[in-house]
Order: sequence, then structure tokens, then C-alpha cells
Amino acid sequence: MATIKELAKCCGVSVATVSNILNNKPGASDKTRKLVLEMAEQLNYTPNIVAKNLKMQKTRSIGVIAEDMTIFSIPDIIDGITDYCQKQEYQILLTNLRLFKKYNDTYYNKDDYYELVRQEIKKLMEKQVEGIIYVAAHERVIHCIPENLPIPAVMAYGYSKSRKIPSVVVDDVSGAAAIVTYLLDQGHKKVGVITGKPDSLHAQARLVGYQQVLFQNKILYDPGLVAEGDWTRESGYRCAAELLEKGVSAIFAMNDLMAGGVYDRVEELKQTIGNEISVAGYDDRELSGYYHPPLTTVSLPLHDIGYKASEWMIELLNGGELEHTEDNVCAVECMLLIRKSVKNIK
Amino acid sequence: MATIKELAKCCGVSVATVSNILNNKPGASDKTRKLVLEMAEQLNYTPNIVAKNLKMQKTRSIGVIAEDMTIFSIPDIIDGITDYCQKQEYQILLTNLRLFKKYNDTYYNKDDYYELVRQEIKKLMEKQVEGIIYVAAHERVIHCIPENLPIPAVMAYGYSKSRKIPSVVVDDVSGAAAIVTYLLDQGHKKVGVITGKPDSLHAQARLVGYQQVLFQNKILYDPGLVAEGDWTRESGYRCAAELLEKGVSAIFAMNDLMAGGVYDRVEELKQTIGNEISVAGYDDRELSGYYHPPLTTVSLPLHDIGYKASEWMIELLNGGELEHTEDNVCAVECMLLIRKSVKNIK
DNA sequence: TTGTACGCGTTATCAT
DNA sequence: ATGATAACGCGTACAA
Repeated sequence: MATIKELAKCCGVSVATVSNILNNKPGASDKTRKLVLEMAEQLNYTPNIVAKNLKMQKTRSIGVIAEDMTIFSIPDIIDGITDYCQKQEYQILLTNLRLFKKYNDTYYNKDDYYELVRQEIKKLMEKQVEGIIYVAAHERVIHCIPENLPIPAVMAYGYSKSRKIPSVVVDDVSGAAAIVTYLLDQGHKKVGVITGKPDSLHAQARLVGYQQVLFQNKILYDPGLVAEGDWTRESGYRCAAELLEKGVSAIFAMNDLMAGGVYDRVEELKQTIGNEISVAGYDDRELSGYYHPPLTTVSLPLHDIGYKASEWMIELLNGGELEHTEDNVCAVECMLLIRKSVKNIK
Repeated sequence: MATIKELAKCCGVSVATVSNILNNKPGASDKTRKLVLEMAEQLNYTPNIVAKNLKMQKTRSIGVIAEDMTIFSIPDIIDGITDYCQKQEYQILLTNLRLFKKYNDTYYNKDDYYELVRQEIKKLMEKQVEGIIYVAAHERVIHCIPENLPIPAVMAYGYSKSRKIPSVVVDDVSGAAAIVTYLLDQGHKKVGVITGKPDSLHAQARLVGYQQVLFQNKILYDPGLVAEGDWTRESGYRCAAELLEKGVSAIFAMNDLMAGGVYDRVEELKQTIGNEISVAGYDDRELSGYYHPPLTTVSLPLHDIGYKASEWMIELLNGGELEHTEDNVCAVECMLLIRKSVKNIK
């Protein structure tokens, strides 16, 4: 833990020379260069980045504010953030809001916690982070980042609805379109849908994807085949019962949990998924791979959202312009994950 | 983003006075105190913590090195760390090794990555973190933290095997004992076990828990009732077939995945879990709550491990002594989670 | 090729 | 009650 001063003294040169050598600047003889480098190794010289940051007025650090680490979507997004930031040698300062633990499932309809976020942003700025990435647990419009923030901010998995704050989200429309297309390709003509809560942006976009595909295939949109779930397995069970009576051959559940509810109902009817009835889910939750049979679903590009958000962040930091799209929203594509729950009935 | 200098100038006082007032030090008239406070608000004064850290030679920050954010155990541990650290006003610098992504499932038998860890530790130390918490994905002995680290370190969910580096782990013995006791209490006399890989510390400890309870209940330990799994669902299925033929009435699977394999086998035999056969798992993975019937299992104290690790860390930082136990290992208790997969046959 | 001096924003010491 | 100034460790003009 020697400082640059001590190192200079040991080498019998000035700190300036040491600094130049350590930073690969020209103007030092090979002899002193070698001496200093060796001595640095020997003394286990450890630069003090805090001092460097103060001097440089840069920290190469960004603050990451996560709504709740324990929600399944968050760790993968953060993984994507760390992936890119490590390559770019940026340090992450992590703030975990623990919203779910504090407010349970209700917080994301309220603004109570906006003040909390502002405080945390302030603390992060005092620590001289160069930018802030806010990581939401579910997509929705979130106004907790002040408009006049003097440093760049990016919203991951949520909509800032601000020209100055880019948003990186899931392309739910194309994801839903992909899986419904697959269903039709397998010969299914009458495809029921189990939606999420109607005020959810995810649910709305996924429904649009479904409708688009029907239109492209010249199939009439029958609202009677759209059952309103609430993301829970129970609601999937209930909606499945309803849709099955209407004679659908396949069901698109807007998440894997509700798809599990479909399994429950079908089992109750002594039928089997992938035979009499086909099911597709959404999200690629870990458990869906263990269903019987494994669920065909759509995997969320969570890592890529984090990755993209930090790419955008660092581009901003490097003076990039904010004119990607009109509203600065980047929708990342999902991936279709074909397993065993859909039967080809052609 | 005014600095203390600008604030001082605006107030017509010296920086020293401003500093004193801002830090609630005595020696300033109420009048100037009020003036400065108001002016700070008005100018939106934001202290530069980097400068403060340099001056104070303290950062109130700790480095958290996670083996891989996307492994299920890690986010909850980090949640526990952030929980306590926020209360103590310590900042987390996060380093995500992404070991699983880089090396797949094989890394934790090798030492290849030790060098990587050392580099990351060095980077963190350059940033003047006051301590380091290493968060492992699975319990095992890990020697990647140098013995002669000049700052305190704590190992979460792993064993450092070093007197100087405390370890916080799961109390697998008592966890297994709790669930086996429960099984016996429900009237089961012949309880089969499906273990994890034999070199796993988790598997070894859980087996000891099982053996202890048999001993306490004066039941002979029959090695024939112990089947060796490898944590996968398939191995659970295989071992279940084997144990069921030996006439066990209940099976303790050492993780929820393998318990799922037991469900598979029982289903195949046209029997049902919670009736003809009882099953208990371990880990409380999310999916286990969705089994039919929901799995009785043991929940891992992941949050508490993180919380305890940071408690210990900060105690060390405050000059606490390292003499808690002889080997400085803290084993945190699990919680029995009774659901529907075990039948009372008394 | 190398060294001196200064500044980054803050706190602490010592005057006044 | 308040102010001037020296640190903290580093990088960088500019001088030698």
C-alpha cells in the first residue's frame, strides 16, 4: 500500500516521473522506467483512485438503483449492466431500494417512494457517479428521476416518458407475435389468450402482438377468446376452464405462471398438454422448464436490457447525442423458446 | 452542484465556518448558521464525497464480489448485505465475476479463477473500499482471498478456512435435522434419502443431520436407504425408483429439484405425493411452491447470511475483535416450511 | 529527461 | 465567533 510519493523516494526520482511512467506517458528514460516499474511491483504500489478521481474530476463509476434485488427480473438486468461496464472499466455503485420488501406488491402504482428515490439519487451524486441507471422490476411509466438531473440517466425495464432519459424495454409486441405465429404455424386456428392485469403495459403490448398476427393471417379477432387473468396461477386455471369450453385448441398465456394454471385445468380434465391441448407461456421463468411437458415460452432479454442500458449510458457519457429515436425508447427483442407443450396438428 | 467554496463566498464567510455548520460543529452564531443552511438549500449545495473521502482517509464503502449474479442464491444474499449496509450508511461497490457465464458449471472445482479474483480485489482496494465481502454461489472451501489482505474480508456462503476471514454459512445439519424430525413426527419410520453430489459440503452436512435425528430416535441407520443423486431432477427420479422399491414411506430429497424427480416417479406409479408417499425437499426454490401438492421443504436463510456477513464486516471495521468462535464460522439456521407433501400416518 | 508547484473539495488546526 | 492555511494523493503544466 505504498503511495506514489514513497515510490518516488525509493526510486530517487520525482513523483512526476513516476506518474508519467505509470500512465505510459513519454519522456522518461528506459532505465528509470524499468526501475520504477520494478520498484512499484516490489513495494506493491496501489494507486489511490479516490485521489485520482478528485484530481481528474471523473470517477468512471455509475450508480445503479434497483427497485428490489429479489424480484426475478432484476439480477439478470444487473448482470447485463456489469457485463458491459466491466468491459468499459466502469465501477457500479449499487443501491437496492428493497421496494418489494417494504411496500409489498403495491408500490408500483403509487408515487410514495419517489421521494426515497430522489434521496438515493442525491447520495449517489454526492459520490460523484457520472450517470444513473434505474432498474425497474416491472415495466411501467416511472417519473421518479428528476427531469433536471445534471448527469445522464437511463431507465431499464421501464418508461421514463422523458426525452432526456432513454428507456430500454422489452419488445413485447414482437415477442407475443412470434409465439402466436408459431402457434398458427403448428396448425392451430382457434387460439385463446389469457391476459395479465389490464393496466399492465406488458399485457397490453402482448395483446397487440396477438392481434397483429391474427390480422396478418386474416383471422377474425374474437374478443370472446380473450380471458382476463391477473398473472397468478389461479387465474390461469380459471381462464383456462373458460376458454376450453369455447373449444380452443391452443392457449397463449401471458406468463408462465398462468400457463401453469392451464396445466392444472387440463390435468383435471384428464387430458394432457401437448396432446389434446397446446399451451404457450411468456417470460421463461425457471420453473417453466420443469412443467410436464416443458413449456414452450418466450424468454425475456433481461441481460440484453441491462447491457443495452449501459451501452447507452456510456455513449451518453462520451458525449453521444440523444437522438436515436423520437422518444428514446429501445425495445429489445425476445427469443422464442420451443419446448414440448405445443402440438403440431396440421 | 455548488461547492463549499462557492457557498462560502455567497454567504460572505470562510469555508471553515461553512464546514463547521454543515457538520453540526459548535462555534458559529445562530445567525450565520441559519444563513449558511438557507443558502446551501438555495444553491443546491452538494458535498463532494470524493474529496471528503480523500481528506478523511475513509470511504464508508465496501466491495462486494459476487461469483455470479444469476445464480439463485446470490441476489438474496446481496439483498441482505444492502439491507444492513444501508442502515449503517455504507456504500456497496459491486463486482460481478460472472463465473457461471464464463466457466459454466465447472468453475468451483478449479482454482483458475483465483487470479481473476485477486485482480478484482486489487481494483477494489485501489478504490479504497474498507472491506470486502465475497459471495459464493455454493458452499465450499474457497481460498481466493489472500491471507495478508490489509483490510477485513468476510466470506458469505463459503468457507475461507482462515482464522482471519470469517465465514457465514447455512446450518445444514440443523436444517436437515428439522425436516427429518418433522417426517418422524408424522409417523414415518422408514425414511429414504436422496443426497447431492458426495463431494458437496451441503450434501455431507445434510446427511449428518439425518443421521443425528435417527440416532436421537433410536432408529438404526440403514445405508441402503441413502441413494446418491447429483442435484438434478433426473437423479431424483432415478433414486426415487430405487428407494420406493425398498418400501420407504417418505423420502427426504436434499434439494427441491430432486424432490421434483420423486414426484415424477410417483406419478408414473399412479400414486400421489402426500398420500401413498411423502416427500420433503430442501432450498425452497420458487418452483417448489407450484408442485402438486406444494412441497414441504427447508428455506435457506440467504438474506440473513448476507445480513450477518455485513454485520460482522462492520463490526470488524469498528475495531471489533475476531474471536467469536474458534474457527470464525457462523452457521445461520434454516426454516422449516410445511406445505402439503407430507402425510401424517400416525 | 526530470523536477517544482499547483489545484481538485474537503476537514482540522491554530490563529485572531 | 470566524478565518487562513495545511494537509489528503494524485496528475499535469511548465520550468530547468
